[in-house]
Amino acid sequence: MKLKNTLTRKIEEFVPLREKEVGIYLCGLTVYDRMHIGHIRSFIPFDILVRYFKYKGYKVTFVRNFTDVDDKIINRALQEGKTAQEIAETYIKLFYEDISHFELAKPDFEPRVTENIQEIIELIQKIIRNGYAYVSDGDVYFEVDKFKDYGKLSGMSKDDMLAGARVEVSEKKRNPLDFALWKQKKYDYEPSWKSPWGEGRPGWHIECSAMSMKYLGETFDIHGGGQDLIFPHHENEIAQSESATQKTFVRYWLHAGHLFIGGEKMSKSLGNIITVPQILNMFHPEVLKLFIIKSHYRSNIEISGIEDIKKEEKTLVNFYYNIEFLVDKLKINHEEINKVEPDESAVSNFEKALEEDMNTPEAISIIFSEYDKAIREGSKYTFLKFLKFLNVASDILGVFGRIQVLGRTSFIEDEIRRRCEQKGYNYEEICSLIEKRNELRKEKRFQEADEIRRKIMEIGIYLQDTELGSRKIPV
RNA sequence: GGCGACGUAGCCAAGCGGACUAAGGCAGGGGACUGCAAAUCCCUCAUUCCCGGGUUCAAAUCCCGGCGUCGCCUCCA
Repeated sequence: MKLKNTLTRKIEEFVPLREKEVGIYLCGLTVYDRMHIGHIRSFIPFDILVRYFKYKGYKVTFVRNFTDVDDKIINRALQEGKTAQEIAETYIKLFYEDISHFELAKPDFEPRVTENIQEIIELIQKIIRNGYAYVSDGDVYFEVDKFKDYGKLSGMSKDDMLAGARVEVSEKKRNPLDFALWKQKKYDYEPSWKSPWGEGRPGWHIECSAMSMKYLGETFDIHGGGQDLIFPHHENEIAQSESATQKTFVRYWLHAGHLFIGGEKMSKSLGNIITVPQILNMFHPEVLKLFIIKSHYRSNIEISGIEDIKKEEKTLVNFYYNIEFLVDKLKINHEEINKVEPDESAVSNFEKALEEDMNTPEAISIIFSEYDKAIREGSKYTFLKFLKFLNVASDILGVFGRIQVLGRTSFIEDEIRRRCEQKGYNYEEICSLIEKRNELRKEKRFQEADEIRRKIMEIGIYLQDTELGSRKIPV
């Protein structure tokens, strides 16, 4: 497996610390608001990475945190007249609800800041003891000038950072670039804990150092997140962790590109977000997944309009429709699929694509080439081999696997039902209407039959008459 | 100002010096099938990879110089 390491700026062969084992830490969310599809975008590549390692027989330890203590949570709580804890709980709950639709690999650990205060305090003490941090009026700051490698991840020198001149200046700090490890409590409404430096709470960044090392060790394999976390978040994590342990913190840093909308980065501060419930109202979650996966994980994805995403729905509909048609036509069942082996070259090409720094667009094109071959040839054996391959590929990518005969729910069926529901029809009602149309067609009363098709079309279902009868296509 | 990314068909998007007369998806065109039909099948759809130089037997791929988009340097996935 080759991966682009942000630290070295190179695509490197991944060699795990311990053979056939891999530790992965993914920066989760600060829970002060509902998640949007940009978050999903950055989670998906890591989901595929985890699945792929498992598929390859690795023992994977996957950690994804919740940052549940933070200024933004406190501010939100203040606005809504609630406690910070209530805000965090609310959004953690909504997070689980939102993310469940996307069927991402479940982390082995989901630590929260509030449950790791002791670990954080101990880590800060260690950093102070090693001479990299200082106490200043109840706050603790990391002293950037003491850590000679500061800037190695983002590729910036301290002078460069200062040139930006947008750092928070404070007389409590020795250098404007110094950042807080611990913040003294100032107001009653702030959540706080006792510490050797007085009542207070952890600064941003330190929690990820403490929690990742707790579950994965002082040095671990992979740490990931969105590109925007490179600086300052991940840069600071490195500084803190390495000055505490004097060891390499993370061996491979992976960063996912962002989602753009109308030429601007999707972000809460710009207010141009599409939330998960909004997108689910329009599309099946798999549509968004495909939209995301068809671009490389490091590239930014521009959404110029909702039609961009709609195109992927069309792709999925065509794909699934044709497969299900052949499944029915060839009368294929689950047992038969399990009797064949997947096409060897298809699997090896597919793996090769993913091993090249997770080239999912390439992997998808391989699925389509195989699909073309299988559909076109129409022989049962070739098609069975394709389905078996699809079973493997879709387990890793998390798309193209919603086929009943593979033991999953059917995408087409889901979409038909969803369209009925949205327009206030019940599924059975539509089915009997289709029956009626078939009768009319037998009697060659085509005008009336076409009228029914037109009516059903208004729900977003097109009726395609085939040798196997009328089939429903979501449009 | 500093650091970095990118510029491939109408749109999205692979390509990591030689099987590129450039994958794959969506859209488009022609034909077949069909009572009709946006599904399916067959054919077609970039002589060319932002521009200009250079290196090489060989470049979309490497180097230099332009031009153009964008991100990070402040909270952010």
